Amino acid sequence: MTTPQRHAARAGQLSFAVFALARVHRAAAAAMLRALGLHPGQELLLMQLFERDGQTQSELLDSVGLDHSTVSKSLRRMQEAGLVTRRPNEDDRRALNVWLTDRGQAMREPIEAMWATLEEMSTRHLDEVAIRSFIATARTIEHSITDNGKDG
Amino acid sequence: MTTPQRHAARAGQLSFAVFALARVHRAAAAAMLRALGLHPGQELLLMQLFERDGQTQSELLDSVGLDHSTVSKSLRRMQEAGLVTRRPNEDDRRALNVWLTDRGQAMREPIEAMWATLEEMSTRHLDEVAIRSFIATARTIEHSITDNGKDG
DNA sequence: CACATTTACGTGGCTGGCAACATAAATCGG
DNA sequence: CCGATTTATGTTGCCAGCCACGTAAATGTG
Repeated sequence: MTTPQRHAARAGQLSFAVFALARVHRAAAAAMLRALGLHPGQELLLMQLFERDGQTQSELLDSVGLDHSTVSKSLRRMQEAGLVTRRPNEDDRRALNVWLTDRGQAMREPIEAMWATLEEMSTRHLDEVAIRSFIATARTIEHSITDNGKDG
Repeated sequence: MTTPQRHAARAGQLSFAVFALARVHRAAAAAMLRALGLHPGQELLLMQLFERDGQTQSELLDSVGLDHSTVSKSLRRMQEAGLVTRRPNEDDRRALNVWLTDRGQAMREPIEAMWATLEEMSTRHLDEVAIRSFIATARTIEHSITDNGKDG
């Protein structure tokens, strides 16, 4: 009774909503990051290093889920900006360990404050129930898309 | 008793969820668009033209919410790809009206099919209530961010 | 009518991001 | 121990996207 087009018949409202939200959310983050002298995406790499300094690029890109070339270029620019340093791993000479500089370490609180502000901006008209429900659904959708083709 | 940091204390879970969902969702769309010979974002412009052909670039960028330079360059590439044509408006010689070519018109059904597939991929584990709730919350968040600074 | 302002676009520069190709090092197999 | 494969990274090329700057045309103003 429920055809495969049951949901699609809504003309992609959910996908439009995801696009629109992502665009506005990203723009807000970009505006605040610019005040910190960072570019979008760089704060995610820094936050991974705040969690655990000295990770290899491979570990970092597993965490953030980006292409290795994207991470490579971003880290090079961040190195040129004096935020991180990269040194070859002694045991595995293919790998590069990425370390925060003092300047990189100093970004921790500003980034956390920016992130808190972004979260507050996003959630100020929502209650806890709505927030939890939204996050849960977002993760369900994410996994639905990711696992597509692997199962039915 | 509820401090301003009440929500932020959740360490940006919602913002992370938005980032992660947007990335996966965009990647899925990009993969399907590539099969159509389109680049991400171009389908949004085409869909606006399907709704109403012959819009000016200004009208298009109001609809999609991108920077005018982004739209200008995308349309130029789409023109080079034979999807659209642009002609100066007769009444206002600053403005360019954008028209679908036959090749652009022919993209309508493939794009709608792609969009339906994306929507189906996203919603297959959700019921109608969850979908509507998610869309409503997404719009609330979007407006929260957009209106930030204009009100309290 | 002259001048300032606004509007509609274009371009250059920079970054994010993915695909494709290339390379060096580590690992696996016989 | 040697060749094949996998892994970690770099590089190039292309497009999306924003900002900053510039230009032409329409509009507003005294």
